[in-house]
Amino acid sequence: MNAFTQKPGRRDAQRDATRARILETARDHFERHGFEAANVRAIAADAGVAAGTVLLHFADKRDLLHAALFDDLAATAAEAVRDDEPGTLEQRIHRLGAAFFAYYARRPTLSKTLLREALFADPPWQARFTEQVAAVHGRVVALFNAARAQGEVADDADAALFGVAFFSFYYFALIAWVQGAHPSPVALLDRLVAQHLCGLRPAANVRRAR
Amino acid sequence: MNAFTQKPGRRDAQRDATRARILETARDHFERHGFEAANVRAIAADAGVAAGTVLLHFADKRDLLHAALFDDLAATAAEAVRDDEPGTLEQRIHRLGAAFFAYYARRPTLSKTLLREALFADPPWQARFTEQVAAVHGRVVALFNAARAQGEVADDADAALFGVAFFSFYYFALIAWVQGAHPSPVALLDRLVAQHLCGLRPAANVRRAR
DNA sequence: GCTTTTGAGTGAACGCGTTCACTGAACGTG
DNA sequence: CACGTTCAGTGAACGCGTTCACTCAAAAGC
Repeated sequence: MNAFTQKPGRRDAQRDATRARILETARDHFERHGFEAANVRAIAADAGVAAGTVLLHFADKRDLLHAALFDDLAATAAEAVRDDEPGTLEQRIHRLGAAFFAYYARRPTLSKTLLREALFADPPWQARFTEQVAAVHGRVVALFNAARAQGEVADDADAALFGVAFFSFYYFALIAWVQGAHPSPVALLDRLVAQHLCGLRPAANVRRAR
Repeated sequence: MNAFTQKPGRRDAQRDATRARILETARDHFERHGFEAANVRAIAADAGVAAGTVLLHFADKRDLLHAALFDDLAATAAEAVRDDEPGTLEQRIHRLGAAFFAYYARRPTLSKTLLREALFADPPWQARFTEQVAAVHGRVVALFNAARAQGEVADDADAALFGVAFFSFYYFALIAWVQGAHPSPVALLDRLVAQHLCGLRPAANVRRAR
């Protein structure tokens, strides 16, 4: 072992390769069969390891799901937050929501499970989701403040609380969608945000949502 | 068998008694140990039947949970909707939310599971929850219209959409509470409703939430 | 009263997620 | 190079929810 580079070592390399193989196989199985129908033994067999090996690398089946899909969600979040196209607050909020809805729409078999796991995650995944929610919340607050600078919303409006309201609407729309109660989560989000913003406009510029 | 009364018959009576015994035992086990930790074999043993009998009366373990606790939720909902004490729209909405929060607070061990099952229920329970949500939604709309008659909210405000916003806030506050992110769901609900109502007031009577 | 049908109740067996005592190859040390 | 140590990987075993061929007493038909 030299002082410059921490040599990976055959053992570490093997372990990382095994872990990656399991993860890739798991992603495939989950997206094909859904969460409940996916079989840990089958994933292990396809990845060329014993059943026990899967649970050596991941705490349990749900942990495997999180590990397999969290990266994608993080990438979606990073991209959505990076969006800097101009527009009204409503338009920018719309695009933010639409990016996340697209993430779920891409995985129809898994979206119900994904949403459930996102909302009701246990540690350590709970902390990671909270962190990501905080990042998006921060973005919403930033968009709100930018709109305030443009005179789009009132000076005394509570930006942080608006961010919370946004998440309420976002999650409610998602739940309604996965439960089949509403065909278009984006449309529902737009309407709710529009009604909420009614009272947050400058006094001179009030427009009501019907 | 006479034409007037459908005689229960020993068999029917036995079956109903068995079902009731299982349900009572299940309720006890669920509230004591939580959903995952509760054991179907143990419930069966305590109810004095074989394991298979439990799943003869209920489709699966989750179905048993629903059957064991749905009545309580329905009673809570019925009582909350019946409340006719006077007050401002915000006060009445507050009481409505508080009644449901109290239902969950009464079952700290189960509340996370209960909420998850309420939001992501599968048929046939999904239909029953939808029905109950619709009833409460109707009540919110009625409260909103009553407030409108009092001149508390604008004539052209969308009452149905306000009802949807209420549920968004209600569920978000509940989720935040069971996940430990917010200590008081009622306070969060109040603040969100107050901000939402900003823009729905008559033009002459605008007050902003900070 | 005797026979047939019905359906509540049974429990061994199955598939699944998960555990853990064990194996052996890679690694550090003299 | 020989030795003990570490740790990725194993697979039989466990507990659980769930299934289903079976039992037998109650109801229905004769």
